[in-house]
Amino acid sequence: MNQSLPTPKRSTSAPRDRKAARAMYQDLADFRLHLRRFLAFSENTARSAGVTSQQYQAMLVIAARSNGGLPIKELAAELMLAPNGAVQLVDRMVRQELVRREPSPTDRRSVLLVLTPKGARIFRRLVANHMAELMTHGAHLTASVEHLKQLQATQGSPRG
Amino acid sequence: MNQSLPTPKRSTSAPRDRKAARAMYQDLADFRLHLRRFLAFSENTARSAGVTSQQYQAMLVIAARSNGGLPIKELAAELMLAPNGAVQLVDRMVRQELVRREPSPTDRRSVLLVLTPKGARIFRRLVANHMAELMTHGAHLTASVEHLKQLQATQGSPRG
DNA sequence: ACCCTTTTTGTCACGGTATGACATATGATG
DNA sequence: CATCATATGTCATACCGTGACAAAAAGGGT
Repeated sequence: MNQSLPTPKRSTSAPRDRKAARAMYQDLADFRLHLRRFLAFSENTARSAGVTSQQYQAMLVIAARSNGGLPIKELAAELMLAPNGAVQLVDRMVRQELVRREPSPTDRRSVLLVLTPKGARIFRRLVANHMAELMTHGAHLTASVEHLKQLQATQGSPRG
Repeated sequence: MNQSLPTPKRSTSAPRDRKAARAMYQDLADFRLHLRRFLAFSENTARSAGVTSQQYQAMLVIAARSNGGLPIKELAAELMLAPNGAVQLVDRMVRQELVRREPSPTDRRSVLLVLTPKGARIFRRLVANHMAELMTHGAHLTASVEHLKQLQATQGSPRG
């Protein structure tokens, strides 16, 4: 017989029993599913505007964080890319006339990224699409995180 | 002079003015940043356990949705992959002894996926890690979505 | 039973994108 | 000015998913 005794040891955020474990897996899976759905929406919406999701995110960083031009270094940091990866991303965006490289007035090593009119136009459209999506489906994401928290709370303290 | 007149036309979820637009971009950028952080956490945690984030997610689907084995077709659907993509993902997981292919008792075309003991061990560890992360940083995600909702509400109706 | 279509899995070449190693130019510091 | 750090850029490589196609089995109509 392969051990039928319940294992008594419990560590942080380990499930109480098989049923609780299963519930946790399902909630985590739900969360990731909603995540993938949002990411797929973003990818599809961006592509239908002729760009990739990464390119949309790059434009978002430029629009949100720049004061008249964003250094590639900062773009790389926000997108969690190695600097040379960001360079190539920018290369592709420049080729598509989404952004422009400008020399930095304060540091001649650095280049500042600015949206082109074409880039800004596409960007605003994508922002509207993403806002609409988050307004209608964003609750799924937040709900699944909340659900997870409650589950953790109820099994963290055995009858709160 | 390049147009100094405010554009009067307003469409759904278009920002009221430049300041509101900027705030929206920043909130959207924040949301994506938290998303990338979580995704990077997942990727790093999974890799430190010798698997990829996709492989973790596949195990999550198998653990959460299967009743004694999950068809590749369903895995593909949940992960939003083409079926042949899922096949290759499973190939890699089988090679690493994370899952096992079992013939379906009801359909001889189909293959059922089951976690191996090694896969289950790694999976449980990753679940604990992800739960901990979501408990500590999940609020950032939900908060940024909420923030976006409020911003949309205040500018959707011009004074409460 | 037999065709024909659909479904499920599998194989293979290819493309896009990020990383690692390395190069170049500029800035900063002693 | 010598040296080191920093910002960008180049190139080869690897990973992973898609598209095109194949094979085996199921299902439906006659």
